[in-house]
Amino acid sequence: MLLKLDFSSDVPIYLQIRNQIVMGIAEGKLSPGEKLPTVRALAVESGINVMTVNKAYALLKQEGYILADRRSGAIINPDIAKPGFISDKTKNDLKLVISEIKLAGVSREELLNLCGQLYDETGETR
Amino acid sequence: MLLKLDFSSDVPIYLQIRNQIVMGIAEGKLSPGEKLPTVRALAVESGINVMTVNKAYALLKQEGYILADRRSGAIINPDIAKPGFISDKTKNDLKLVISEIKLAGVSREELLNLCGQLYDETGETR
DNA sequence: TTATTTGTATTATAATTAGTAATACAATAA
DNA sequence: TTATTGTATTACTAATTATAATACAAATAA
Repeated sequence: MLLKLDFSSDVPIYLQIRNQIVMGIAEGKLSPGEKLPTVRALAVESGINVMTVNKAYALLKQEGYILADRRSGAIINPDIAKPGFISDKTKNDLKLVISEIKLAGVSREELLNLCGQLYDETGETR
Repeated sequence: MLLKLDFSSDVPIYLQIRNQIVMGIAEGKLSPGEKLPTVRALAVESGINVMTVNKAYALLKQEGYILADRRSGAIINPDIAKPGFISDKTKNDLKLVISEIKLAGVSREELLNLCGQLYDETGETR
């Protein structure tokens, strides 16, 4: 697990860590169940603070990409085995928007139509 | 159009304005096409700065709830006539999440299933 | 037990962002 | 022209964010 951190970037360090781990999973460089380096190891190796690494891990944990506790350390969430996995955070974001739409008085069918349409016309992001 | 602003609230003033206008529309107190007070009128009446009102208007404009330009002043968007109206912002939020999900390798059917499920189990927000 | 290793809570600090405002401006209409 | 509209620029303060130093709690290994 080697990270390439750009300290002059305006993307915060903890986010760079988080992003590279997510991409590592997506590219298959990190496998579900695989052990991640300890927060301390990563911190020393990268010359940054433990809590900066922890912030990345906490975020990944909250998003459902990794599991982390005091005994076992951090591992890639085994449930991301197959493609089609939707993170907790993404699912939550979706739920929030759908709530708003429902409250706006949009019917179930209208919503599903819109979602399908957006799915079709959607390419890339970020 | 009378606004009730709470200056000791931790909801920023411009958001209070925005929210009360959105609710006003939802409750039928403000009709599509109806003229809104000028930024100056609202500012003086409420004892706040013009630009604070403008920030609310700019947000409402961006969200698609009102139309505003230099000639006509600001009016409620006539297209919000019927319930079921989805604001530009909401539509954009939805598009963003769906993009992420699509990129995660989720199929169209899976997405629609999830959306339907979330629609059903969703009650309130905020 | 004690020592060590894990993630995390607390606290601090510098930098950035957000909320509000004073003022000036551009476009339109009368 | 003059008055009215929304908006751009700028500034100032308060709140938030990113990072870090340090201490702690839970678990395991010795």
